[in-house]
Amino acid sequence: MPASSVPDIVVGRLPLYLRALSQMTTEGKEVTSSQELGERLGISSAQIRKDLSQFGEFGKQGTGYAIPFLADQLRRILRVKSIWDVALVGVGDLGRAVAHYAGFVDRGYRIVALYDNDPRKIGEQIGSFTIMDSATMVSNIRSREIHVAMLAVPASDAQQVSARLIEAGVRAILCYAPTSIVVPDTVHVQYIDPVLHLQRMTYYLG
Amino acid sequence: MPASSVPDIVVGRLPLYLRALSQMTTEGKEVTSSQELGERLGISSAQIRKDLSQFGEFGKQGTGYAIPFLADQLRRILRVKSIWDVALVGVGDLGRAVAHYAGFVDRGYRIVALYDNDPRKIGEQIGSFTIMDSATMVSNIRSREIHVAMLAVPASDAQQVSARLIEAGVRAILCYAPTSIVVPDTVHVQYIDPVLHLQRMTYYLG
DNA sequence: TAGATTGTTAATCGATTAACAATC
DNA sequence: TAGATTGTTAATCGATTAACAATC
Repeated sequence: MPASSVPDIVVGRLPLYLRALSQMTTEGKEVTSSQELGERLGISSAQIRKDLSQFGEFGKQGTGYAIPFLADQLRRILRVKSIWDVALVGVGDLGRAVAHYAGFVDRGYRIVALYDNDPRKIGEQIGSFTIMDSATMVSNIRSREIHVAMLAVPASDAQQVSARLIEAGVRAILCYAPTSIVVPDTVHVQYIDPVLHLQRMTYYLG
Repeated sequence: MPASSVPDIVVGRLPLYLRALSQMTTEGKEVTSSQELGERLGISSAQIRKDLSQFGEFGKQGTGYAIPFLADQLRRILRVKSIWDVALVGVGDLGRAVAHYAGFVDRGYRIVALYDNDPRKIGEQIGSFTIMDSATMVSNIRSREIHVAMLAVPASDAQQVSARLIEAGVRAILCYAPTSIVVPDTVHVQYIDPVLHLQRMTYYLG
């Protein structure tokens, strides 16, 4: 069932399916079809069926997919049935907003450590956590066995900080700094840079 | 030169190229090659050359690309030689952080209007702008001829608010709400949902 | 000139879609 | 049963890569 190698582009769509299914649940729906899901997401029904079939058979001919069951299977596949502890590095405006964001927990992630290198910020309380000195970051992350980190430092620091995160055992980095970082291929990186998205759209505006 | 129809996936890489070139400029570099650019970005040199060739001939055999020239061409292609006025709807924690973010202006975008529907927030000053009542949003955006918007409202409001933005003449929406919205195909939408990226990575973590 | 690197072509590779038998 | 929808196959479509002549 866990096909040896699923294309990453397929993996990238699973969270989208899960998000839509969660939304349907809050709407009180209990069953859906590949067609209905596809219309919501702007994806063809064939693609959704093909993607899901990489992992098993989750539907029933004639009726479609039971939403709670499929959502649960997707959580299992994406490994978010339990909650990942996440470290956040860089507590400027953006880092603060990320730290306050309430939408992580019910989707599998919980920020449990904040680091900054600004002496004026160290010791400050954000929610129920205290900003720690990033000098202690490597040993701290390692001893707590944190494997996921968010990077909200200036672009000029991103490469160096990511190297230290990796040294500490981090294997997945969500990078908010507007820069590309180079990591060993055992480590996963994803980027969030709003300007890239804006530029991609304004290309099309007369 | 402006090839009638360039694949969107190519358009999506241009901002990445521009970002890397800007970075090289701050490093004092003046010339680069498709190979060097590719190493920074984790993209093959052939792909970079192919992508650029969709828009013209910007390099010189034997020497590569003049960074200021290529960056300027990309800015022209992406339409960020002048600055786009942007409306921001929803001024919660996330919206505030977006409003404070200093990195938009030198990359082609400037937030010039903030809207919220919470009476306690309306009138509040954020930087040099005042939060306006979203009841006035449609006429306000239309009269100011704003064509780009960022959406930082709750997921449950995103569809309805985006409809009003479109009614006001907005043609590009950057959606921070964790939901998909349905828009006419004359309108462009891009999404930012950090959890999608995290889930895509934790799939691979044992 | 010799070395380097572009722009482009053709070949390869991979992803999406259409279609349908199976079956609920 | 009849209608609906899955899972899967084969066909199509599109994107990436390899290779190289052109040329700076």
